[in-house]
Amino acid sequence: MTRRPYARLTDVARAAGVSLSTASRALAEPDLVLPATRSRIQDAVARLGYVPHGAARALASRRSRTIGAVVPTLENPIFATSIQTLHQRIASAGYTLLVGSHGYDLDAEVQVVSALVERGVDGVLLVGLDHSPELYRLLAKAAIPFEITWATDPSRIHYSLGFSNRLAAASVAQHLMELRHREFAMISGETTSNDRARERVAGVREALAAHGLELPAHRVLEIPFSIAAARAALGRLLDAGERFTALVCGNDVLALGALLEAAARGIAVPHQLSVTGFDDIELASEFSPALTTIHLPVADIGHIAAERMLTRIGGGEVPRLHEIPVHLVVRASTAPPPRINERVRNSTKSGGRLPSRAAVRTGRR
Amino acid sequence: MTRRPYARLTDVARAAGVSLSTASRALAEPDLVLPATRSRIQDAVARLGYVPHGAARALASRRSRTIGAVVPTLENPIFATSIQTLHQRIASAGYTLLVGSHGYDLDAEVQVVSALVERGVDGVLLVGLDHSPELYRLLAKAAIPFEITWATDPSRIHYSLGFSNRLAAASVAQHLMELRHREFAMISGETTSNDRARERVAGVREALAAHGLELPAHRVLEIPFSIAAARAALGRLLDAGERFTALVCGNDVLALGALLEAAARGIAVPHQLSVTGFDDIELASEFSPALTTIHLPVADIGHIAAERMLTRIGGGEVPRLHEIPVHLVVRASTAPPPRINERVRNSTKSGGRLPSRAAVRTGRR
DNA sequence: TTGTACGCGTTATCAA
DNA sequence: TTGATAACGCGTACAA
Repeated sequence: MTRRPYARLTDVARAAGVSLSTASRALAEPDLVLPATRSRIQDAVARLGYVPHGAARALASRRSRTIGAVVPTLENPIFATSIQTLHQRIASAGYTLLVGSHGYDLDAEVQVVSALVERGVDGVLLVGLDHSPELYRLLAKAAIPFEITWATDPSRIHYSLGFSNRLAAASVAQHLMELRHREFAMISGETTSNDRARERVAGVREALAAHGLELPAHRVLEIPFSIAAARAALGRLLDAGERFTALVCGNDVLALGALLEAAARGIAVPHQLSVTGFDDIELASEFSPALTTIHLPVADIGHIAAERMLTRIGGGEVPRLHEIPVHLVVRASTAPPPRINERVRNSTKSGGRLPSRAAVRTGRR
Repeated sequence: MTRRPYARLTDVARAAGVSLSTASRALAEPDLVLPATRSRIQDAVARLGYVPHGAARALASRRSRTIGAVVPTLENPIFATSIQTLHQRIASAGYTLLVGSHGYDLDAEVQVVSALVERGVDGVLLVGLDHSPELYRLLAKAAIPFEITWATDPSRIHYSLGFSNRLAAASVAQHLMELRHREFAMISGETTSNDRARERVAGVREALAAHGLELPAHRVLEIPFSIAAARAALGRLLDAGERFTALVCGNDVLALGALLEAAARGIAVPHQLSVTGFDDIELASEFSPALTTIHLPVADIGHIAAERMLTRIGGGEVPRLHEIPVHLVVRASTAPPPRINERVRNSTKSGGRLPSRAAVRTGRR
């Protein structure tokens, strides 16, 4: 007898004096085994410290009890949180989570998904609709159920769970217009290969257009999702002499950067400038001024995604499209625009000083 | 011939007119196969869209090319970021990342690790030294290499990669004492089953003690890692009439909460109160006032952890203990303490008002 | 350089 | 209710 470092099911069976199949059954379908035999087997399992061999199981059963989730980046707390709740839910169902991130690079994403497919994941969760055609082919060929999250696919070609980024963004613009803003600027994430960012910009544009307003291209800055980049972006807009009373940001991280830059330049939010975010991360409500933003039920998304995936893997049916309600949360960062002569037109070099409502310079061209 | 949805290596071999083993070899050790045969095989692979079957591979080779990482929570951006860099590094080496989180619950952690062991991960990354003995037993029995991160194990019983949380925290206290602070308070994460938090409190205590100062228990609040909890905690300290000029926070998230609460109460940081953090997340440097904190090379940690694990899996050797340099970053949230009559002693109910340096109330007992 | 044949640990089918 | 036995897809000594 070869000395093995671990016990396999055969060893358990022998120790319990039953056949391999009975041992297997006792673990998979305990009810089909007599209580007496079952407990002998369970004793043996405990005594030998038997741990099932996942690969062997996966090979024989053609199920890995593993789910893959691919996000653009974990640095956005919004993805990190949803991954977290996703993991909790599937773990309680005996599933394990394989994660990957691609940094908004669609080709990198194909590699990541390919690795997951190789591992035989039972399902894949993706973010958004923008993916390489190759990725879709890969998944289709492997016949692995997958789901789009953070966006909805109105065509219902794919299973999707999310909300309309366009409508949500439009409601932000709507809110600002109701406050009587007419001059807008926007700081967005890169829109190439990011349908969520693109839709948000489009949503704002559409809402404005419906009221005869426009959002010119030079007032929409596309930048990486970082506070530093957002600060710099607002700085560029101001330094360029752009005139706007409302700044719409693609997400809360960008909005936070804008708020910090505004504070550093002595621009009063919301009195001189209104700022909005998207996501409603924890800081949004705790920051001062508290951020007007779109609230997303992040934990719900992870949870529901898990639920849908588990039922599909189990052979159940779910509606192709699951729309999650999102809503605008009005807080302290938005207010009616200042009167003409109080507007922000260019940068104030005098960093820390708190400006009085009247102390605004004239813009250089 | 059964109609299969996918191609296996046998199919590739047949299509290329070679034996199964040759096909296998062509993929694993291309150099051992004649260029001509090799390319025939590669053609077949491409034509059939062959994707290796991970489970079968793992079963035969006894390696899953999968690494597990278990963190307390992904909500702390510091863990999310390191997981991200970890993933990048191991993915480029053909490995996949299995993640798990346990929410600071040691028993839950055992379950998570157990699931990873079942999946046959080739290595496991853990955070900190506090783990259930059962977890250590599990890993030892399965003979899976594992590594402690975010902390060092001076005893060198385990492989570890990190820094001394105690010394780092002590250096924060040292800095504050050099500024002539003598009255301290601390907001920490829960120290039960969290050695990092415990060590940080201990580090501050020791440093103070070395100068004859103390940090009484009632001035150390242990709370969940959230901004809201931190705000509430500072509120409680102030409302209780505690007198302190320096507030040491267990990490940056807590410190941010403290800064926000101080601002809301009209307490000037750093003039009336000095506040410090730990981690140096992006917001720490962008916030106003910028936060004095301990800088951790987060990306490096993920990267080095990956490197060490990969060499160990490959049979290589690495030093048991890898110490990462961390250092204090002094920013705008710390300054010498105010003169006696300017100290913060209790809460100011008049939220938004900015107090002049002299406008501080007398504490109620 | 290539091929044969067995083993990896489990599930699933079928018969007893 | 239990037990034989054939897959599952690939790696790898060993032989050719």
